[in-house]
Amino acid sequence: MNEQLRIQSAPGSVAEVIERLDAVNDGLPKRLKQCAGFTRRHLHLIAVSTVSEMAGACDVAPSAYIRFCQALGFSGYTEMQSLFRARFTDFRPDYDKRLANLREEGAVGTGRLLADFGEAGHKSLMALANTVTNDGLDRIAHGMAAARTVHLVGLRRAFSVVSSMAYIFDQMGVPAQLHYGAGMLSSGKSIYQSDVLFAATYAPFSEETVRLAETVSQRGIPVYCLTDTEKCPIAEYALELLIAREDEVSGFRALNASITLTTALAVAVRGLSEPT
Amino acid sequence: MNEQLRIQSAPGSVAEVIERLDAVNDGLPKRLKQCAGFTRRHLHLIAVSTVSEMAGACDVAPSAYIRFCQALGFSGYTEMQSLFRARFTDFRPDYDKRLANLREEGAVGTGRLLADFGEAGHKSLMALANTVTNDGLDRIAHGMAAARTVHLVGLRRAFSVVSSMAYIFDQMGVPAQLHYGAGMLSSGKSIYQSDVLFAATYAPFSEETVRLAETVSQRGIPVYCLTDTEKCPIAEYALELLIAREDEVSGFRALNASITLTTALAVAVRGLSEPT
DNA sequence: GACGTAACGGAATAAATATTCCATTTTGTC
DNA sequence: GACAAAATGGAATATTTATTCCGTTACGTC
Repeated sequence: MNEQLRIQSAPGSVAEVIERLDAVNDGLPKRLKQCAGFTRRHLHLIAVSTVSEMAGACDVAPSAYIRFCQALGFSGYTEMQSLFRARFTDFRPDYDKRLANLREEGAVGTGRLLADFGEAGHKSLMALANTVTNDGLDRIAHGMAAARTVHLVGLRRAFSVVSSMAYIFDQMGVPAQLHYGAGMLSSGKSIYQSDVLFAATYAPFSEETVRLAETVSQRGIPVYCLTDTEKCPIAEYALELLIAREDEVSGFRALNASITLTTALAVAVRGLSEPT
Repeated sequence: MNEQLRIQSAPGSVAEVIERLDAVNDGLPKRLKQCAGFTRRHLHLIAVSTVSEMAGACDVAPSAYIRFCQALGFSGYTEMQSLFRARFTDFRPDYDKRLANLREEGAVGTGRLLADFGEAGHKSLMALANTVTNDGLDRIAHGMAAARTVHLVGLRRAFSVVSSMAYIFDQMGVPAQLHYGAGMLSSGKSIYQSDVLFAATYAPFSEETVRLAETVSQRGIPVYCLTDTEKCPIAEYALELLIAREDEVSGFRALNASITLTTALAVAVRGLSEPT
């Protein structure tokens, strides 16, 4: 069976790796299935780990892990790893040059850009699974479900994230309020003791959002925070911190990880708040 | 001077590395300064690169790069690299626990939900690459770049999508206007002949969005549409149709494909619109 | 329960990578 | 411009890491 698994061409992208994992999984022997299981959930580790480390994590001999790589169509671990490293290694020119390059690449086509963002999306989602602790997410979901009203705040880039949460909450009958506008933000007077605040902000952090979180937390109201780095100033006020790091394409980021995280969270709240 | 640079203890975190880079930089010889310059801007590459690669990128001999690591207080490149790899590897101790949780918790649990949405995200992104034609996307990008103002409309679920576009356009100086509120929508009087309209709506389609698209297109203004099925009523008015189908988890959808598509589109427009 | 086939793990080998060493060049000082 | 001190690059070496090979074990079939 080993030889039948051998596929001519190696996957050329993360998406293809995932596809091939699915395609091949059923016919895989026990140990290789172990590899597939762990690897699938920890794809991002490949770039920074040795075979022995990956094999160890899968509880499998190094040689077995190499057979696994080959079953996926790679020549060995090195080839597979270089695919995952390529994304990082793709040396990026500095900020000032970035937009100029973008224009040149524009000649290559908008489709290229879409492919890049798609790839970045896969990467962001992979990292997400490993940076977020289930317990923390669960505690937030419970806190929100118990609250009288969930207040949502996020400006600039974070606004689409909280507005999508607001929509889901609204749809589901979870009491929630989306805050916009500088005026409303500063006071936070409409936020009561039995409420909670969910604040989203990414570096460079929005001052208004930070200030609101500070004010509210000083009144003893639980604050949950979604951001992209531990350095977020809300971290010290927040009861729970969620970190969603987005992969970038020539300096720009889509919001895959954040949107996925908040959607899952909103749906979880809905599951808790109505013990029907 | 070499020996004076040697500092007893190695940096223990990325932040410390940056601090030490700053502290030490002035007294550094030419080649090591080159290393410091590049490395500071590309810290993330260390985790996935070999010494020769980093040295090459700094235009320096590998041995010089190692001296650079030592000047920072590390014993060599290996020690420095392991610090940057730890970032990815840190959460590893509990990987088997987490995996077990994911499997056993089964139907319930917030973590399970996140895993499911992550999975759905991967699938949505893969499907996106197959359904969107590059030419269509390219034509839209050109149309938007040529327009006086890009008008964005989307309600309910689609609102976060267009609002994220609005943010990117704003950041980049592409003239764009985001429409909200039923009142404004119905008339579309602020939309002029040299403008374009980008309308997003998912089944069941928002009446206001559809009506606005109809009105505007009858005045001969180009309408581009983002939706999730060919059955969208705007399809017959639209100059171009983009379809982003989102995978669902127990009836709910995150917006991975849509956000990725519109982010790529917005960045593409930016690349075209200012040939400075 | 014996046979043939596939899978496995560990030891041996091959390849890549980091590190040290040293001859040569550069830099700064008088 | 000569001297000393420091820095540099490349070659030699040491170490780590990937890969192959093969004897042994498990598996399915008759």
